Amino acid sequence: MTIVDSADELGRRDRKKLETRAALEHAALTLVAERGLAAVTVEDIAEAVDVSSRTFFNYFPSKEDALIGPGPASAAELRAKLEAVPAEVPVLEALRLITRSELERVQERPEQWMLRLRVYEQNPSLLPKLVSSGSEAEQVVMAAVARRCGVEPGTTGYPELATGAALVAVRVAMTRWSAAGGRLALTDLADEAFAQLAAGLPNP
Amino acid sequence: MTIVDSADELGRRDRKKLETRAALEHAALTLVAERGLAAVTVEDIAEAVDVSSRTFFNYFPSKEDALIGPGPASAAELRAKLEAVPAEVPVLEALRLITRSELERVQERPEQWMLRLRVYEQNPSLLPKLVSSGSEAEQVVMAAVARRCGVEPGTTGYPELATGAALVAVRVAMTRWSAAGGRLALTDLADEAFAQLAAGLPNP
DNA sequence: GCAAAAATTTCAGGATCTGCAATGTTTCAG
DNA sequence: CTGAAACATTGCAGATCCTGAAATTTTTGC
Repeated sequence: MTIVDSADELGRRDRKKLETRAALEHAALTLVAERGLAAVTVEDIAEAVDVSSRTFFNYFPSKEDALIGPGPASAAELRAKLEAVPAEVPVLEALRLITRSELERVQERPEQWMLRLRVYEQNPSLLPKLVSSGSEAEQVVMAAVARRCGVEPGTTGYPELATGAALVAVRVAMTRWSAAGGRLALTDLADEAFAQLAAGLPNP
Repeated sequence: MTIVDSADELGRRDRKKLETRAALEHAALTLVAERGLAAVTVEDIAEAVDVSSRTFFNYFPSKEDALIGPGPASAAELRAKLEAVPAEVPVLEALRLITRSELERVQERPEQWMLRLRVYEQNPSLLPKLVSSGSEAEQVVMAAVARRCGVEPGTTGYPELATGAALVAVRVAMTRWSAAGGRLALTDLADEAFAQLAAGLPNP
């Protein structure tokens, strides 16, 4: 019996919680992929997992949130990662580096994410949430970028612009990855997008 | 009696419709600015204008839509404008030009738009809709960019990236404009953002 | 005026989402 | 093993959102 338990050694309770959450996510994704967002009710999803619809709302604040998937690890983690990049590295390159690890996590679950991305394509009302602007994560990254540049946030617009552009690059990479059926490496696609940004988006 | 009526010569009916729509927009904006999005119901808005709540939904598909304001003129118009720009002009510059006229329209109604932008700041859940990705307008512009570059849409990601980056530039410009209380010209702020994009977002 | 067209209203109803209280489970200390 | 505390699930009531359809009122063109 080790003193420090491995991270995924959880009690029965938390294990069941994770199971239920995953089951709800999965049911939501497959049902919406089959029938479309509007034709799936929360009750349908809950029934597929055999829990009450009230329980669904204990896990997700809205139907859409069950489709969004895990966002970035945590705002604090993102911030730490960004601050770990040496100051000489240009901002855009730093942003590329910290998104890379997020995208690697996406790439590890191809089926799940391709399904998710297909759902997004077919239900464009979800698209704004794919990399949701205004999210806490974006705010934190933006603030860190501002600090890195020695700019007051909200004065030059540079941090907002760089962060926003990076999110667009991520979104484009994911969409292309989905369209290519996973035959291209997601990280390569992201690198390409970042390179185009760094080059000033010259005509191709 | 001229043969061609001026554009805003409308019958009483259409005039009233515009009035009602404007009144609903205004009521929605002021109420939400005062109390916050969650604390304002559709019934509140309808009551403030003295119409039934069902009528509200005849004008707007959702509560949020009453706050969003007039999007781009029309998708077809955007497309035409973009195609009117000579082919030698770089894509990003072309995008700057067509967004400029949209922003000029915003600048003409400063109070209304500053109010709107304040509401957006205070209710971040609306932010993704400020320049809504996935909207018809974005799709059309993206397709036009693809044509202009002679690229198949969805293969290189360039049109998506350029269009998305342009929208970020617009969003940043509007946010800064709002933060500056309108003391700076919105079009100048947008020009600045586009210049940073074209320069490849170098560290400031 | 009068009849057609259009806008508004009323009504019924499905769906989303939130508190709250009751009822099970899981955990942990003794 | 056992009881109590902690936590998860559930049912229920209710507010709000949004839609379709039919009834009613207003506007328009003649």
